Amino acid sequence: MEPDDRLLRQFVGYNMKRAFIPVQEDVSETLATLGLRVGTFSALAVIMASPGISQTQLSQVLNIKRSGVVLVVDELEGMGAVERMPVESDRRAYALQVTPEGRKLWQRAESAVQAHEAALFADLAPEELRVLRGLLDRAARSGARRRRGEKQ
Amino acid sequence: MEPDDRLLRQFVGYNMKRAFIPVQEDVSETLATLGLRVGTFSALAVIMASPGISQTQLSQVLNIKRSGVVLVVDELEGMGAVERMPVESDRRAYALQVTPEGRKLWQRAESAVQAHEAALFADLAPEELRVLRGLLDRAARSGARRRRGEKQ
DNA sequence: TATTGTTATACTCTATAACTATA
DNA sequence: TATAGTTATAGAGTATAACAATA
Repeated sequence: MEPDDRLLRQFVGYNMKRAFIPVQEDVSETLATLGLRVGTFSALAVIMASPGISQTQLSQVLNIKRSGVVLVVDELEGMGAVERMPVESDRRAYALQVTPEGRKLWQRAESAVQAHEAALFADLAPEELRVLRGLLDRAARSGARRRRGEKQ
Repeated sequence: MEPDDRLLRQFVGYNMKRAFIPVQEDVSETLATLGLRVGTFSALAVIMASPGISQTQLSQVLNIKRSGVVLVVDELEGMGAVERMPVESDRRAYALQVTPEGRKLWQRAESAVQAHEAALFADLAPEELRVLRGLLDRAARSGARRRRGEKQ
């Protein structure tokens, strides 16, 4: 009887984690060559897609705490990729914006991660990857709804 | 323009992480009621399926370091769920075994996690969940092979 | 009173490296 | 010399809680 994880394979969550491990390792290494981490890469993507977003909004989209956003934005700002702009109507808040340098950085990072995902998932057909993304999206929505419902 | 993560949704890895977050939260809470963590639950499952497994083998199956296995086995042993048995042929090693109490604990934990996954993924048909598990398995193998290949 | 951003702190998980006892 | 298990320590990522400025 050779050791294995057969009792764990029945769980969808275990398979998610197992599939995610090599992706996370590979993406982390890829982003590191550009001076990014997964957290700063994700934040940059959201600010790209939502110029003027506040840190609190960013924390909600990324599903992390506001205190964590501070560190991520500090890092992006330190790299010259993002700026904290004042908000006229609310002097407590910042409107986050991607600088021209940040745009270039995003494009390089996006291409690099696309290439690395293509290599990582080379055994799956494009059609299968679409199905996988779709099912993961449905699973994420289902799980999030269930979790929200429980708390109420 | 309301803030969103649309630039991240293109990546399979991001969707994996997003789907995994509610699962991990829910499973952690579920297991906590039984005195287990995800790490001890996973180890218990592997030792259940592979009686006599060594700590080094367990570290390989769970994809963690031997130093981490020590803490997990300490915890399971402290709960009376697992025993470190001497190995006749090698006095450095232990043969890990699940106790009768550990078996009962596993069965309760397995049922609890099955029930919580069913609730979490209620929006997906059983057929879809099978497809999802299958695609995640293929993605995990593809990613792991690619990562191994790179290192050589 | 509530909210935005901030800071300091703590916790969890895991990795690294040095050690021991055996092989 | 190499390996199994152990220990101590450190790092990454994130959470909590208290705070100042502003609403």
